[in-house]
Amino acid sequence: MAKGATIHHVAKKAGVSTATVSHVLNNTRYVSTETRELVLQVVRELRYYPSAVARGLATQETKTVGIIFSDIANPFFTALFKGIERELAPLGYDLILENTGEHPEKQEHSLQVLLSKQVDGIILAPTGQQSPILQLLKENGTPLVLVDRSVQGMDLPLVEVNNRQAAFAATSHLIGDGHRRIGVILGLDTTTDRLAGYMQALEQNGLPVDESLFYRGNASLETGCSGAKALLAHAAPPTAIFTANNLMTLGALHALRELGLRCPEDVALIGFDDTDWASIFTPPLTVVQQPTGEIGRAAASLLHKLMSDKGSAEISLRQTFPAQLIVRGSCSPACLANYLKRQKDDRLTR
Amino acid sequence: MAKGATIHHVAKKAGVSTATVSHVLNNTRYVSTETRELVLQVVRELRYYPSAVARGLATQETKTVGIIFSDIANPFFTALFKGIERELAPLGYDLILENTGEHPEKQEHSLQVLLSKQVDGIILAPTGQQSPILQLLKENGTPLVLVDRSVQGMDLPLVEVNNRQAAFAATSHLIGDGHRRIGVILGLDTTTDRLAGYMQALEQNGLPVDESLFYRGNASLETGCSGAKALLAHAAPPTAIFTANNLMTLGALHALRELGLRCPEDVALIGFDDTDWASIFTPPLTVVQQPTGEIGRAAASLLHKLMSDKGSAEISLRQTFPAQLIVRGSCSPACLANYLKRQKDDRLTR
DNA sequence: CTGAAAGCGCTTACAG
DNA sequence: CTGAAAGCGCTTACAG
Repeated sequence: MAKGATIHHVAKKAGVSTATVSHVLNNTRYVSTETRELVLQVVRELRYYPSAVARGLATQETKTVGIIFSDIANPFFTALFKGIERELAPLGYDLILENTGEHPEKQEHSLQVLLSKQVDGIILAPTGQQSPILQLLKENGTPLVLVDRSVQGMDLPLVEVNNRQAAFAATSHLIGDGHRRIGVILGLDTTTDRLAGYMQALEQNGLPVDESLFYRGNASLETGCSGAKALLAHAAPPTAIFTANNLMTLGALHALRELGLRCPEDVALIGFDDTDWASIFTPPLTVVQQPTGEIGRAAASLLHKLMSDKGSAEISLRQTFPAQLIVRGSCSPACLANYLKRQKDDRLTR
Repeated sequence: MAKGATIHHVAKKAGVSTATVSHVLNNTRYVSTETRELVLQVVRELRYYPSAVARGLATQETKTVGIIFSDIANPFFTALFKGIERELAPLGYDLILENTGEHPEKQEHSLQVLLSKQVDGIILAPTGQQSPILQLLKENGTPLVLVDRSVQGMDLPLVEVNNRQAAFAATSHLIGDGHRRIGVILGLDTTTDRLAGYMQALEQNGLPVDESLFYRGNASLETGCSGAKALLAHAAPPTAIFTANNLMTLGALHALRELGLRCPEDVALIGFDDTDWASIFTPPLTVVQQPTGEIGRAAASLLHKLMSDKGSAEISLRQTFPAQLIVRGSCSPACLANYLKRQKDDRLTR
């Protein structure tokens, strides 16, 4: 660093003041055509690129927004990132991405980094609960919007899918296919509403809630795998499983493969989130799909309003998008027929 | 911005100079235990977090490295990111990620952003050729390492997989299975060596090179899809296809599905890069696998050496990692048997 | 053991 | 139409 030309170098070489250089570069006050051209010429000759850090210190604006995700390898988050980028890049914002790996302490560190780097705003997919820095950020009015997940006990702007409706749709679909014992594999966050939707579907259909059919872990392939194994080792195993995120769906698929079980013949599967490969998988995966790109754009757009300090009165601080059920092949009624047959066989052999 | 406490506030409240505050925070000169504790106490009370931008301006070091990828949705790059992060995070570096979408102009913009943000170093997976800012970065000695791809006409530190060997292994495997007409779907970058490996395998086995079996596009699902379709519409279609990156493999798979073709019965497929779902796909995908995490770590480690300004003599500026062939089910010799049978059928019906 | 002050590279009222 | 100078929030020789 420090090797490049500074504004002083160009001012000196052009025979003008640094104020003038600054003004032509930022188009911030009138400068005669000739001096303007001259300055621009020198800028080119010297290959001068203004220091964003000096500018940031002077203006107290960095034109960058920080993004904190729990898992950058999750396609859901990369799609979210693209949505955010699509909205903010044209507005001249740079994005700095922090990856927490679902560790609350790492998230706390990331928030601190963004705070000290003086980002203009933050988009956070939180993991864990309230925290000192989050509290500080809120108090000092740093524009911040939550995405995908909420933080218990903190009222912050939030944009997310309608988790309850999505889980309700998925579970209802399974019930419609005749399933009565439905396993759920859940992550840490986002859990409450998804579980509520699941239960609502059961209740609405007069089915009992059996908590031994719940498996909780974190949103990962490993959890999906061990969760499916655990559920299928149940004395009265579920005939269908609802996996509450795409990584867990993949994990459950790995488990089925290991166990030598077929889907949907032996067990039906319905996933949360779509992926590029879901439609050509064997079987094609039935999923409940989030409008991920839209969610990202909405979060970015909301953040932008907050950063622009528009009268907060008209801004809706909580946005919910509907999910869509995409029926493919992973949970045909076949599995139930199979299950009933199995039960009959069991009875006969006894 | 500007709402938080500054170093002056804590200095004043603690009754010391800003120098002292700075020194206790950075552990950079001796401070008596009592003043130290007092300062720390005030820091906590005021919830003071130093401004990284002011610090950056003063020290000419930002403790952040910039990363430029062409496609953040590509699992290869997210794995690379994780490798980099794993190496650099413990060293106290923050990462800022730029996404170019394979657009050279966007890359140029990203480089400029990183330059003006005064990052301490850059890791770049380049798309496109030489550029003014890249040239400037090189001249002014900004630590920069290329990853995955090289830049024509510029000698820059680079860590990548052994593309030629990888493509050679993939193609040889196909030839070993009896294939004689092998299609290749190629991206824009990385192409030369992969094609060279492909050709080397053909030549070494005395097979002719047929350029009508090459399909070029960019590294995307769409290219893989249209490429497979085009190749299979060939008058004398290939019996096997080598897709030069994971997104293109997925695209080719989509094409097969659309065309109602089976793999490997109708056409064999071998891909570049492994994915989480490849092993449980139907058929399980045979691929040539890069040690992606290692590549990321190596690039990060090399960059760190460059940033630490260690005697450049001992640093090896070009590192190559071997790829590994993982044989699964997508290119069994079955396809050739099938192909021969088809030819026979054709002959009979004529 | 600690402080006063210059300096990092910009922006921006204040003057003229 | 343009310049001199203060200030953004830190760090760090220089003194004592």
